[in-house]
Amino acid sequence: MPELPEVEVTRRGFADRIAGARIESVRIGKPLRWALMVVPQALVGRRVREVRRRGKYLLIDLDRGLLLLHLGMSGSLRFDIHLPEPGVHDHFDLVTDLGTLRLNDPRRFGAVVYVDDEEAPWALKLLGGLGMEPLGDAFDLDAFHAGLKKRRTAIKQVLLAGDVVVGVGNIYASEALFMAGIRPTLSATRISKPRAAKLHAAVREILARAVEKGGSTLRDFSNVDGQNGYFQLEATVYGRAGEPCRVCGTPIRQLKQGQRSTYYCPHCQKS
DNA sequence: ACGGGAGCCTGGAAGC
DNA sequence: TGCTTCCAGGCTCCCG
Repeated sequence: MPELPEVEVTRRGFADRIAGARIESVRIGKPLRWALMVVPQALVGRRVREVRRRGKYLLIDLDRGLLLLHLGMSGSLRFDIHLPEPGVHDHFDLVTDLGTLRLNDPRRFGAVVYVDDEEAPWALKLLGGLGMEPLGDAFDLDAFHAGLKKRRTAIKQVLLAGDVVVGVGNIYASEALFMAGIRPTLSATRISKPRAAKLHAAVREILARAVEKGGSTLRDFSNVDGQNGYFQLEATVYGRAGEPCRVCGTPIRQLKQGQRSTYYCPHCQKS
């Protein structure tokens, strides 16, 4: 489901529309990843200030406290004045005077957690270990290279881990490594400064482009208006095992790293 | 402290 | 057609 671009596109789709809204009721469906850390009734009457994003988390600031929202593997949000009756996979409705925010998540790897502030234990636990934001000025090349130097694991898994840089999911990790010409299995600590610079630029470019295009790389991603993503971005390597590399024609290879599929071109990507 | 693997859920596609 | 197996965009937790 969603990697950083999809989460950011989701955020942009309702942030301005929900700002200033008064919460009128909360409906809970099946349990998500963790219990909602608040009695739903306690949210009634509070107002939404703004919606921010940190990594793949959405932070809904209220006039008191905030909601941390994660879409997991299969989550999506909708926001509208009128929504149909909740279905079996609609597990959270935040009903406000400006519209209802609804989380649909078939696999229920997503989460909705309430905390008093960002220093609360749950906030620290969920957000505390996150790495640099890849979009914006805080994504510093020297810090990125230094972060990679400390890790002996394969670079693909370091990207996914999110403690050096956040937001790069399984699709964009393969794509960024292809763009940077780096073999996914290469130990992160062995990446030179020039190659780290290439990867740094690739991560930025891939994610920024995906945000611009509306996060439509994923086949079942739908935005907050319920519109389905149609492929505007074509994957260069992801999901293309056996097909010719778009640059050199060599068949794309697939392997497993930490139970996740990785795709790469054995000719274009060097160890 | 790090790295590897199991586990959390459900639905769709592929295989027999 | 029906059953079984595999696979999926994320992340935590437990173990060595």
